[in-house]
Amino acid sequence: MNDLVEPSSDEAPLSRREQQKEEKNKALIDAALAVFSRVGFAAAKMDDVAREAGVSKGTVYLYFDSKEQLFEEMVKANMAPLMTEIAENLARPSISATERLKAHMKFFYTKILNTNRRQIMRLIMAEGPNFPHLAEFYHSNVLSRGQAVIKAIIQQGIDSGEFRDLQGHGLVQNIVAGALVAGIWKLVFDPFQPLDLDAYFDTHVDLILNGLKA
Amino acid sequence: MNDLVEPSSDEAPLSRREQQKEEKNKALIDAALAVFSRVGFAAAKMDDVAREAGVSKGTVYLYFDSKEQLFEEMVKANMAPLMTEIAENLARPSISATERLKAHMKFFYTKILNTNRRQIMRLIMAEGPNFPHLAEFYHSNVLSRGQAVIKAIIQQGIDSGEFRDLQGHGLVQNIVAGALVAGIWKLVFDPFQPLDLDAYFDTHVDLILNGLKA
DNA sequence: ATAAAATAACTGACTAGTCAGTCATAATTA
DNA sequence: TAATTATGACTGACTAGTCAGTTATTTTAT
Repeated sequence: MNDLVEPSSDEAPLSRREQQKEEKNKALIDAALAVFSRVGFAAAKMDDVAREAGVSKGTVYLYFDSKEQLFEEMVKANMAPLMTEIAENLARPSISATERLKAHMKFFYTKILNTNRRQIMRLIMAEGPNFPHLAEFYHSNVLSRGQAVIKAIIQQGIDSGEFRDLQGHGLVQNIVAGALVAGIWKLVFDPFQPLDLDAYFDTHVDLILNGLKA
Repeated sequence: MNDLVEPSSDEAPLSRREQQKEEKNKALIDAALAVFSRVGFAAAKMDDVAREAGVSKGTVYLYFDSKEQLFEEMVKANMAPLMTEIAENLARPSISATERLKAHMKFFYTKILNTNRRQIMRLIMAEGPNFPHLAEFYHSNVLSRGQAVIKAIIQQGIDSGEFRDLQGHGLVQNIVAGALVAGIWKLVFDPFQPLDLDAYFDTHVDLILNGLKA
């Protein structure tokens, strides 16, 4: 369940076989992201994942037990690197809360919305109810941590007098909401009404900081 | 494409047959919403839709040409009643922009988020990329209209001096974002971290109105 | 070194099952 | 009775997952 940390890869010499294995694992994860993003979980074909990874179908099953497992591992693999970065944002040198919030939101935009990780965000929304495991994983490993950072920043802002103390239920979700919507918009409605992420980001920050201002 | 208006149902006498037909049509649409919401488009079985509507599988095909068509009609049927209401919100007696914005947001929460229409919202996000038709339909019939209302309200607020004039790109999306996120949260993460929609609404309104305040 | 033996990784044809859509037959309504 | 509407068994295309056999790599023996 919580196998996010590699089993301490203490300088294994990494034989040719092991190296190839790791490469293939990565290729499969990447292919899975591409295929699942394209058509969703149910419509995705293992054959397509295999082909896209340059491997036969049987091989996929040497690396993953089932389609479900592949899906879950794909999400986890793509989220893991993010989580350490979030942790770093929590323990931050003391700049103003305003600047910290800006920086954290920038992080969100550049590390998720502007990468194909936003596809994962969408997949979680789409498939979450059918994968309670995964929704819970995502909630406790990504959302909870992100919330903790923002809560800490807000508290700092209240203490320093930068922000007013609105103890609202779901304040954090409201603060981040604009970013989520931008990600979804890009994926679904951009062809009909394009969204400029940079300009959108500015609006988002402006609106939220003003909303929080003391 | 734009068959949103019934072919002017000007007091048809409505024979027994026609009546039953209409009932079955509605039953099928309702069943479709339930089944598609539960498992998504690809995994939904026409057999299940039929059973849930109290009808045999063959009958479904007397009413709809294909699974795709059923899906699209289901979305349209559920959205149509909303659209007239949105139109009414556009031409509103002149209360303050602040109150109007509050009212419109309340409308959003009570007419979408708190009903199973939020399932449709989620389905659009999940399946939109695979149904460009539908995404476009939704965009031009629901989103565009909703945007128009909010834009009008903001303009009124700027004119009256209630709101500052932040001409941000994507301002409307940012304003509504909190509501969308609430809907998704309820559907995906509520089991792990429940959200009280009423309290959340207050936070949302508070944050946004403050963000807009002159 | 080199070859032979052992092992690990890979392949793709195959199975068992699923499901959208059809159609011959039955029931209902006019 | 004739016309319309409904049924559900059936078909055929499709796919997750398997496994007997093949190929590549590593180890051991000479």
